[in-house]
Amino acid sequence: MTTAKAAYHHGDLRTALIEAALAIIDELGPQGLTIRKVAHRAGVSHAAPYRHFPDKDDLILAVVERGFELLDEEMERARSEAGSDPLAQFASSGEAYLNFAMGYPAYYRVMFSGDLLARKGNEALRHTSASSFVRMIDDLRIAQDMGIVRPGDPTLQAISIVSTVHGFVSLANDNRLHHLYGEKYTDQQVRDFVLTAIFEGLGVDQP
Amino acid sequence: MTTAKAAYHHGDLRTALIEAALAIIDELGPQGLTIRKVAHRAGVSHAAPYRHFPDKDDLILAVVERGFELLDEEMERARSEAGSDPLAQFASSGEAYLNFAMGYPAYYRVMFSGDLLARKGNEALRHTSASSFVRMIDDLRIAQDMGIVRPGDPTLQAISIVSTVHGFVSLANDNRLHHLYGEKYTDQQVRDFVLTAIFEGLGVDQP
DNA sequence: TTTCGGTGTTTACAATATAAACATTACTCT
DNA sequence: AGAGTAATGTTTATATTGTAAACACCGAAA
Repeated sequence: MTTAKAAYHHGDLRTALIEAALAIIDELGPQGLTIRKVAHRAGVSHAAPYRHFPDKDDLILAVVERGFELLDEEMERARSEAGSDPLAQFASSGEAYLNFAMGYPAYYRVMFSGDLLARKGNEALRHTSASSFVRMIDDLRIAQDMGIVRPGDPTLQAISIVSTVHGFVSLANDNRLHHLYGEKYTDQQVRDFVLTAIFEGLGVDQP
Repeated sequence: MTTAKAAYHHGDLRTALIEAALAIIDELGPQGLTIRKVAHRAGVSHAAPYRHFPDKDDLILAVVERGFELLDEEMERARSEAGSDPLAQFASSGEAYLNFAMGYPAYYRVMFSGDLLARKGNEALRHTSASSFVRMIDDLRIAQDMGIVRPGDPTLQAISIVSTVHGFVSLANDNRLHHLYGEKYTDQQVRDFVLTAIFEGLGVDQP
């Protein structure tokens, strides 16, 4: 699995490398990530990472994988703190998603780097975070049964929602929206509006 | 401006470089783009591009700029072929957007590369394609006045729509949606569903 | 204890971005 | 037309980087 090997020379270099890479991406962006910087940060020679990852892409892939784990954890936590209403759980985990995506823009970018995926299209990775999607579909189905969400295939509804959320955070993170609304609204107001629009699309008032 | 310089040694190297870069991105993806390949493809020495672009990022930036021009042209053309109904124009130019984005996935990715933008955040570039947004907002306002679109600030409506569309094409281009619906629907059906959802959000039946 | 596979290091190399010095050509001014 | 100059292209050189290869060390299994 992805789990760390026992402690040899370094202790747990694989994990240390992933964390170093993560920090560098956060500080310098994906472009600033070099194997040599990662190695140096982990305190090993520049070729050491090759004992744990076949190449640079695979190291990044591991970082991405870890990112999706973290994201899922955040969403689960939010969900578990949201009481028993499926719609509230849905809203709460969605907010966790936004907070993660907008709190670590560089990280989020790498996680959704289509370029990387096109090269090292790892099927497992594509499915990563599928658990969140499934969760969401369940929520929608339950809410439909309760009559508080518009009928229709919840899978399609979920796809539409995911598109909106992903598109919004991507554009917002790249600062591509601000000039459209200028001083008229705060960022938070726009964010809330988009969320409201999603709930309207489901035919419910925002919880 | 960005306009080509007159013909010197090469003829119009700047433009040739942009086109070569574009072709390479299309064939090999953004990662496969090297200054040297671009130069070779344009038939000049590997350092020649530096007479036209300060560095690699700026070459890519020029490619992106050109991409937004092309996209705007496509959208304008679609719009002009759509008759006089503002909603039909809106729908038609939106479809042109989808066709462009999904027809040249690598290109679209580069155009929206947040990584590049984070490094060379060119204000002009951020505003690029703003003309399309403005067009869209106008359409919405007119349609509102005609009573066929739900009231509300059309700027916010447009942001929500742009988010959905951008998110959808990004995810679809990276093949991150297919496994969610599997064989249940065709790609086209899903695409249509998302568009329908957008129109529903505006409170209109799809034209 | 010996041995061996896993882990880290050193050394080496090729590709690349980019700078610097040089060469050539086209346009301007007379 | 001819000289001068700036724009454009080439050659050469350098530092960074990804990655391979050969070597070294260490802990566990025998």
